[in-house]
Amino acid sequence: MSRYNFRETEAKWQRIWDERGCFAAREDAARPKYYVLEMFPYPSGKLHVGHVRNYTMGDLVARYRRAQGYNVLHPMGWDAFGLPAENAAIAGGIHPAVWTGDNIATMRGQLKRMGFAYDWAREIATCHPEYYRHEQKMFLDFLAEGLAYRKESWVNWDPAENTVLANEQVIDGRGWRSGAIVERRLLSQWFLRITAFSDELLEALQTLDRWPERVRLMQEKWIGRSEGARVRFGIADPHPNPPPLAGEGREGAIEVFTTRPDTLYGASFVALSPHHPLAQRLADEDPALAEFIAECDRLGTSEAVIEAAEKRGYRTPLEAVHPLDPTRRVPVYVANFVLMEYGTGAIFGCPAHDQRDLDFARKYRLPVIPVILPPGADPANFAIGDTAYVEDGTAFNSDFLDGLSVAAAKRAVGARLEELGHGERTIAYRLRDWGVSRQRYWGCPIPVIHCPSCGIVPVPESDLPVKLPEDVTFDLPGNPLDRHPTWKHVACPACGGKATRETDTFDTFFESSWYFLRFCSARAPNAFDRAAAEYWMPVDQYIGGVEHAVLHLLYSRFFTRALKQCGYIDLDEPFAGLFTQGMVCHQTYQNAEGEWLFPEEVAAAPDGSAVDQSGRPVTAGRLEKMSKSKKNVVGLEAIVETYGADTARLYLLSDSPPERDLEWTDSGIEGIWRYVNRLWRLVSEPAVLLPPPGAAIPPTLPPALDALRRRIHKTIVAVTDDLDKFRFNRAVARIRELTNALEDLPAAENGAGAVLREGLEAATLLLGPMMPHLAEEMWQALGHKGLVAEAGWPKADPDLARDEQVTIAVQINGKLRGTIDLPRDAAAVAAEEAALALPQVARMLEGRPPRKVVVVPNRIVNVVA
RNA sequence: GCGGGCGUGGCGGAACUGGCAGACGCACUGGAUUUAGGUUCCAGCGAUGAAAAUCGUGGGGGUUCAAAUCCCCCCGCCCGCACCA
Repeated sequence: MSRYNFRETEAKWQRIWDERGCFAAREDAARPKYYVLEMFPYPSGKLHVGHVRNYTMGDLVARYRRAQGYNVLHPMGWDAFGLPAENAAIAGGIHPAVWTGDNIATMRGQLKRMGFAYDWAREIATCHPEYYRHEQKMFLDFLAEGLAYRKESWVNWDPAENTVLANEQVIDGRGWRSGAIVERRLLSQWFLRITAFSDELLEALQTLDRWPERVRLMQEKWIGRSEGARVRFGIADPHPNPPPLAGEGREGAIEVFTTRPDTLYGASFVALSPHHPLAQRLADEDPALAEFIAECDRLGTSEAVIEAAEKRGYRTPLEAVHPLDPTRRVPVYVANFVLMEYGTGAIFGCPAHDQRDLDFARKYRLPVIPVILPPGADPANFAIGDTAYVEDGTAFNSDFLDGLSVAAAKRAVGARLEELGHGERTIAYRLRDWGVSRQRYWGCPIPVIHCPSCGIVPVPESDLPVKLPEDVTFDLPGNPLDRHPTWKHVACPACGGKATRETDTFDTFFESSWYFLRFCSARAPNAFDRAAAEYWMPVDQYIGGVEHAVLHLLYSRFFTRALKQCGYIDLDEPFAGLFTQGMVCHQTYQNAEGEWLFPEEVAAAPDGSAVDQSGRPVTAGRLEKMSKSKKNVVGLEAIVETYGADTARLYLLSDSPPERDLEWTDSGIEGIWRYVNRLWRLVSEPAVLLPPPGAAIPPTLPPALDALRRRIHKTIVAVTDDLDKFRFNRAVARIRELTNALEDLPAAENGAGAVLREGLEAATLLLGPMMPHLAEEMWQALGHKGLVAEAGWPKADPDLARDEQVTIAVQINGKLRGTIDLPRDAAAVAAEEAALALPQVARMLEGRPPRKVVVVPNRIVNVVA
């Protein structure tokens, strides 16, 4: 019995596709375009099975759309700047460029071995000056447009990576990559003004109807729009020597942000963030306050800490004047729960209608003044206990607001504040500008020069790219660019005097924020050819992990808008369709000492339990995402060597819905390998002689063959629908049903060969996007001269895709009692008659007429006895 | 705490818009072929039951001729955000 020889065939077809240039993309206005993109990898060393799952889905979409006649762009490249390269240099003495280049070579070889249909002529690596020079130009354009700026600010400092992190890169108070507790530092940094697009980025989420709901929700929450008001409380200072107050927005006022201006008459204190400038200034003269602030800093911001931390405050000598009633004064606190980064860094506390304020007020014995009355409550008796009242209601105890609804009171207070000049309605966002400076070597140099007399001077465009120097050392901590003997010393482009280069490099999310545009014309002398980009963009189907739901996907949306503003392209949204695939998981194993074991170190004992190589018992742990630390990794080489690329690809598509996590099992892939061989036998040793390709199918067929033909055409319809909807596992199941039916071919019947050929050809073409090498080999074995890659998608005959005869379930009182076969769309009366004629039905009715009969055409007859 | 998702055989999962629950596969069981293992082929495979039948989609209620699917309550798991004023 012949076995499918993937070793020979996979290499052969890869060579043929390559020689024919099957997957080279060219702009062609006459054809509908389709841009398929998988999130490009960081060249960390080797591909893992998770990468391969991602690219297998992308390749399926690319080949499927190509077969349907779309002009497909499907490129691949390398997100090549990043810390692991630099860490490798520090640890192993290998230059980041060499390390990265080696990894790219390895991973490119692995991708080619998988037979993915990429246009390799468009391959890019972001660490090449031919790539990053363009983002240096973009940065200069952003600078000119005011979309990039420099400011001193408190930043997130990752002590393990010795660099700054963006807010998006801090997870639970730790660096997203290093896991180190993030510290606060005051540094001068470059920022991109993503907040200029807060509203646009939020609004446009609604247009992204081919994005997963949860990604849109995550971005919505991240942008965090809140409508409210800024309110200024005057400062009444009983202190004999008032500290200077210059620079606080308005002279002598504390500005707060609130979403509940309707509760302003319930104010019983004002609280400042420990990092508020006024708090800092007060601390200069008050050692106890300085100590309080230092304590708040020590506590950190991690989830667990916040959960446990109680609300604490420090009462300053200041009093704030109520903006609507100058006779009212409230104390000013510095409080640990007020964030400097949100709103204005100061709040007013209304304990009756905010739980945090209530906790705080109870602790410090501050008044609790209810000002919103729940519907139906008695104003004389209404009091707040341990729970703040945060629902809707009617204003009371509130002067001119009394009797108004919450919404109306908000409007009325806003108007009054604006009249008095004590505040205005406004919108606050959680989103903050994107800090892009990183104190690292292996990134794109920021193209500016610091001149002692001219200040910040952009590098002239003619001097781009600012290339990374290659002769750097990694033996000392800190940024190698900063201590390079000559690189940073330059003449000021403005005055010609001595000046220094910016030694920070860009956050590596900078590169991935526009690479999808570069792919449209990967060798263009400018960033991208506008006509090519406007032909290919937006990306029709983007595929990647959900871990970038906020980071990369939000930055790219911002970048596209910023480039539009700078005149690069007329485009708002880069990714029209997004699919987030699940992870690949694998069983974990631990020995008695709790050490993790590689899967190949675990064997089965005679009794079936898991043991290690010396026979000691091993605990099989839970399924986890494959990771080096848990050792539950599966090497791609071994799989491809044993089963071939196609088998691995089909397994990754078939076992779980693509959005869900997939468990890697050896028995699962063995099952696919058996299936591959069954398919190959089906075409290489057909049960009957096949007519030549293109031969006509007899117009009338025996019933068994007619049914088989109908199944073929129904399969084409169902698989097409499943692929459109990303239900790859179901599509595989349908094709397997078809091949099962073809194996049961009634070979003796007249016309069996013609129907078998039709079925095998359909199965081959349907499998083409999933197992492209095997499909080509099958196509050839079926006598075709051309390629599946160029053959087009099979078309179903709509008449054959519908059954002429349908099986209808017959229920009595909702319970299945039998089935009847009827012509499709038979009259309800006929169905009812046939159902009542069933002996089971007659027996259950015992001669009485049914009370009611429900007939759903082509589906069910329910007899109600 | 807030937001979202999920819960179906031993396992991964099917079930269009409320209409035959368990497709397809993995594992397993029995048999055939084979020197043996593997492969291949045939049969079985939700539970109880000899059978007829009954029960069965996390639990409890409800709507309906009919519920995995819709509604209410509860339980569990996963993901995201989190002192956001």
